Amino acid sequence: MSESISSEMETLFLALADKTRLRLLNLMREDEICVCYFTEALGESQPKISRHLAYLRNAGIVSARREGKWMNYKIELPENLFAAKLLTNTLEWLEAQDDMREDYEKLARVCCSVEVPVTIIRAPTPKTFAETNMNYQPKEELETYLL
Amino acid sequence: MSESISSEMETLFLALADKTRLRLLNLMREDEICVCYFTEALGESQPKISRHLAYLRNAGIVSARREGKWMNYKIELPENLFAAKLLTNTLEWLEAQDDMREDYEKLARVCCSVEVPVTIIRAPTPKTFAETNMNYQPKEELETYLL
DNA sequence: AAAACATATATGTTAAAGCGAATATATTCT
DNA sequence: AGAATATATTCGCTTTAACATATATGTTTT
Repeated sequence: MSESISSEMETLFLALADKTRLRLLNLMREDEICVCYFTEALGESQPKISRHLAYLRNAGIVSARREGKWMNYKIELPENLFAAKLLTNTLEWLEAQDDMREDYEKLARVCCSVEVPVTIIRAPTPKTFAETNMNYQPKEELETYLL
Repeated sequence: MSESISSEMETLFLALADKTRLRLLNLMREDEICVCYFTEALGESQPKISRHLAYLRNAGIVSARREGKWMNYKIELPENLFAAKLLTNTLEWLEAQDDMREDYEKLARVCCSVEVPVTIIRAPTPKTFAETNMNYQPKEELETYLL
């Protein structure tokens, strides 16, 4: 029993000890997010994103929900109160960081641009951006557009 | 700059993502502790303890102070407030865990036993135990005693 | 100065983690 | 049913981390 408890700590810290996984968590801060947005916003390959999402899921800090062809991931606060608090602190820390802000803004641009990248043409828009309708203009770093 | 910030997060989480290092931090919760107590209380080899202490020191969460032949290690809260909070939460979590409590009690026994293990015969006693003078009887799991 | 002691570091080996490329699975569209 | 799409998983490879053993460093004792 006591053995399994502190391996819970190790599992959590291992999950948080990777830049890509921190970036993913940062993008999920507010909302459930679809895989295609992660790949587009972070500019990383789909298998890489998928693998790290699986890692986070195995660690018990995110859950997945299927919506047709799309998979939406969201943060799940652990039942353990210490773990939950720690994860919350981490998310606050992420929110305060410049490079994480940049990722988040890129996500906003991807979600709200008028000319949508092919890869996300009909993907479910995260609530936050669907509601605010920020209508970012697309930027040159998005490679592939429809028309 | 923003790059270096979030590698600070990664560094912290990597430091915390190892059982041995968590056990070490747990023993330093209250006090500065001498290396010989770590090896005795955790039953791990001296090089292993040293290596993990060096890791923690490189990560900036513990500092070392020489006292004659002995090296005392203590926790240093990072300047970054998010990091400091996170580390504090971690220490509270450690304190609440059964296996970590066991380590801590073992440390108390090692420090306060009447018949002291050879390895720590003249090492500086951690303040906590020097003051409380708990006077634990030695247990059979301590292999080597004087007289 | 040499011996003893406490701790740190180097070395070689083994295990784990991350990655890109290829492939498999699941769902929808036609 | 077959093609297209979105995501997951496997495979081989490279990098990183942990470990035990041996050795080096720094301090005190004699």
